[in-house]
Amino acid sequence: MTVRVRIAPSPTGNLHIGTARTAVFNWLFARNQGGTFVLRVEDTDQERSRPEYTQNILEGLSWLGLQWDEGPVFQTDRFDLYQQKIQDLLDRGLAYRCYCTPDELDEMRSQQKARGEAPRYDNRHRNLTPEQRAAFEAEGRTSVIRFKIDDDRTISWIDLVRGRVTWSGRDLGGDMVIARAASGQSVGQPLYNFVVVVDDLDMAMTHVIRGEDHIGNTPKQILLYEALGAEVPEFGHTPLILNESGQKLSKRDGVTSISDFQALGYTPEAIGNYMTLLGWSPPEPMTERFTLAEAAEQFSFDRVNKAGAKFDWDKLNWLNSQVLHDLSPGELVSRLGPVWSAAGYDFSHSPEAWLEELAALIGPSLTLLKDAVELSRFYVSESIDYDDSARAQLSQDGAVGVLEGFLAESLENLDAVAAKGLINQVTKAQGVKKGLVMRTLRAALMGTMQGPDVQQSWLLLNQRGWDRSRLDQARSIAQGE
RNA sequence: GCCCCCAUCGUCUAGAGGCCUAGGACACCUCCCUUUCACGGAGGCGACGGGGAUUCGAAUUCCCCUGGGGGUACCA
Repeated sequence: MTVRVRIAPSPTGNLHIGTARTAVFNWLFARNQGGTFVLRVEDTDQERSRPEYTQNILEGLSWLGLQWDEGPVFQTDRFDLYQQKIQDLLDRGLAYRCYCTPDELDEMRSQQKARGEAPRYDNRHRNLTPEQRAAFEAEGRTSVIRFKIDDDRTISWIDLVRGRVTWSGRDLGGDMVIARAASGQSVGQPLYNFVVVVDDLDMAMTHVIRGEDHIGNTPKQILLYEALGAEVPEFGHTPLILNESGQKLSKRDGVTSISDFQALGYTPEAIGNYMTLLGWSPPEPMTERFTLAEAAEQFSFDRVNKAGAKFDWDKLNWLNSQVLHDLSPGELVSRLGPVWSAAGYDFSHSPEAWLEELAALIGPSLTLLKDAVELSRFYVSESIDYDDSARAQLSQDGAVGVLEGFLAESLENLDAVAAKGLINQVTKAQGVKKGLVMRTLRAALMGTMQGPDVQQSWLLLNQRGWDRSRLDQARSIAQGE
């Protein structure tokens, strides 16, 4: 049987890292098995669902490289099917109308709590007579549809990551609501646990891979599969991504959506790699750094961890830096383009070869793409500002002489050898220590005492013809003008 | 409260009875490279929650405790 899995995000927010990680596991499994990965948008909550979130989710999955093979399928397009299935359950006596008001349910639950019992629906409307129903309707009450759950049932399945999991029917909270309230004989909006089953069935899902927070939904859904006369798919509940204090990562934890990570300068390669590592470990000869395609070749649920994993920025940052360091200069230039533009840097007239030299120079210093903003600022325009550390250096004894030594030379078409030669020449002619020359050169050319390699920077600036004016500018400062 | 799940360095993890004086990665520390900062290289620090049981032998199996997490909706 061909594997069919899905990612079923709800468009009530931007693509969350937890959802993305679930997508990763489904995608990896599908690719490993030569299966089909389906995207279904769970937008039955019309109050909270928004089209812009759907857009964000689709873009995020694409950005991560999690291409789906079918979909997106929208649940709001499928209400007829749900409606029909609910009617079927009603007709067969497996579901019924419950006329309880929210207030009555609240009252019931608080009494149960007061008695130290687990809050649950007491199935009070399970066996209403036609007269009782008519009376409630005459009162103008609306009704939800409840699916009968047998307290004495034991539900059990072999979880792909946890092994056998067993649940007792009585711990499921009583007969479950599968459709929201509606008046008369109409059926209200169908609810999550029901539509998931109808869809997974209709879309022929063979495996349901989702976060551990769904584990309690599984027994209810298994009962629904049985009621709908269907074979139950396999289930796998993956560990959760935890925040610093060990709780499920939520929107309140700050940066949690894929678009946030993208905006911060993370690469899809690093995010994909990291999400996979949070809960799965590659088999032996494989290292911790891999592409999703490489992980897919080796993926199996045996190696999915059971315990939740805390999100660690340090590790993500390291992975991102590794991805960036491995990019070719040309590739780095194309990724840096948008970052430079956003910073207002105009490199449109810069030759590609020069840009690649720049990328090669700053590449090893990058952790995030946006780090390039600070590191590139020395090469954007002819003149620069000089900070206190540079000014202090330029006021050192001998600095003026060093600068004049360089300015006396032609500085035409410098290459690495020529630059080195000039440094040695000036050092000797001025009778100063080489350290003074190097530091003064850095101060003059970069305007600060910390940053990219000064000799290579010099060559880059020389190609633009900007080195002389900076040396000149520095000399003015050194002379106290 | 009740139900379910989980438990190895600070963090992510390897480990499926002897290969474990517990391995790797990140972080941290030291040194090297480098007349800046990074990168890179070499070292170092650092963990099996507790108690029973099984066994010649347990991080690995079983039980209890403790701890943590998830769930408990007319959200998904």
